Amino acid sequence: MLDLHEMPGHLIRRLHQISVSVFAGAMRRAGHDLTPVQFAALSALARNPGVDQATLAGLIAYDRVTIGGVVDRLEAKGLVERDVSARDRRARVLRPTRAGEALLAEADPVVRALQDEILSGLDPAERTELVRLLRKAAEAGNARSRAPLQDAGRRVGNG
Amino acid sequence: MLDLHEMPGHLIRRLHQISVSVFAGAMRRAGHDLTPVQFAALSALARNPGVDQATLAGLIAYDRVTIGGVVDRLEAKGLVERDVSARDRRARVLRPTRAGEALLAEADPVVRALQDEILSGLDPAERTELVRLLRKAAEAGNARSRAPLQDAGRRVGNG
DNA sequence: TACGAATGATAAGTATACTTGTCAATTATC
DNA sequence: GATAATTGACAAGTATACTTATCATTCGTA
Repeated sequence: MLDLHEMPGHLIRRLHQISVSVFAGAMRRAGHDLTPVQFAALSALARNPGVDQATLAGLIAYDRVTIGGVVDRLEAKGLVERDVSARDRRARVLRPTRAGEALLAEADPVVRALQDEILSGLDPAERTELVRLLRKAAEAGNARSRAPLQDAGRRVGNG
Repeated sequence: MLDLHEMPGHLIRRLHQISVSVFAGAMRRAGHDLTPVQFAALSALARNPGVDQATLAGLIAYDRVTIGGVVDRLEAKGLVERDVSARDRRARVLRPTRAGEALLAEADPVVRALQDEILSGLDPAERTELVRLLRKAAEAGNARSRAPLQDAGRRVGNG
């Protein structure tokens, strides 16, 4: 009989909660104010400046509506600029500000370092194996998510 | 250089999102209206009737305040009863109603079955290994979480 | 080029998941 | 037995993360 604490869904949720908590702690210690989603969005925008919100959502596998709120907060903090696209007046073109680039440069090494802390209970070989399995499972389950990862070129729509 | 899509934190979040989505889909197909948290709470209460909210939170590794809202909704749906404790008038004693027990009996096999769907991309050996690694990582990271799992007897406090 | 379909964004609503703060009740201590 | 510390619950606020619906704009097509 499978106990709740042996179910993949429950374990994934717990590890996610630990991950978010570790992220928040490391960021606070580093003196920055960025959530995991905000970091992911800023990081993706630095690599793909000028994309619109829907494309950004697809790049990091988030829901479009959620990204709207995330960008609101990044804009309020002066980390991201949002302009109406010249080509498509429905779209908001996004790019990091100077301050956004600067914060990202400082936060990036912190985020990389904290990844090991999330998996502090595993030895290096186990970490590698876990990441491999997570990638495989996430890739296979991508279509099952309400916010699938999307190739930069192709739009599939997730509403 | 570690890409965002290779970071454990990001992968865990994506798998969590897939997990929640699979859960919602399977529940909807089964004709039930239970979220993952609500199922976990109801399931824990069936095994531990009469506990208070803080103890319930510790049993399934959730934040106390979050559980308050979850129990609100379970109570509104008539699945859980909440009474003032005779021994400690600060505490609300929780137990599933008849309807709660009945719904749990129907939902339980659905939830067990959906666990494989979450990891549809992995073969059985990989699933076993992933669950082992998740358990190990979650156990080690428990103290790092804002809502640690707690033994039924001991209270450590998480505020 | 008119028109329906599709798309980008937002609005409103629900459900976690956390924060800090407050209050009441209980327990521990002197 | 008074007082301090703790505990259980709730309130208010923030941030995801989703739902459905609406609106404006654009695109595809006849």
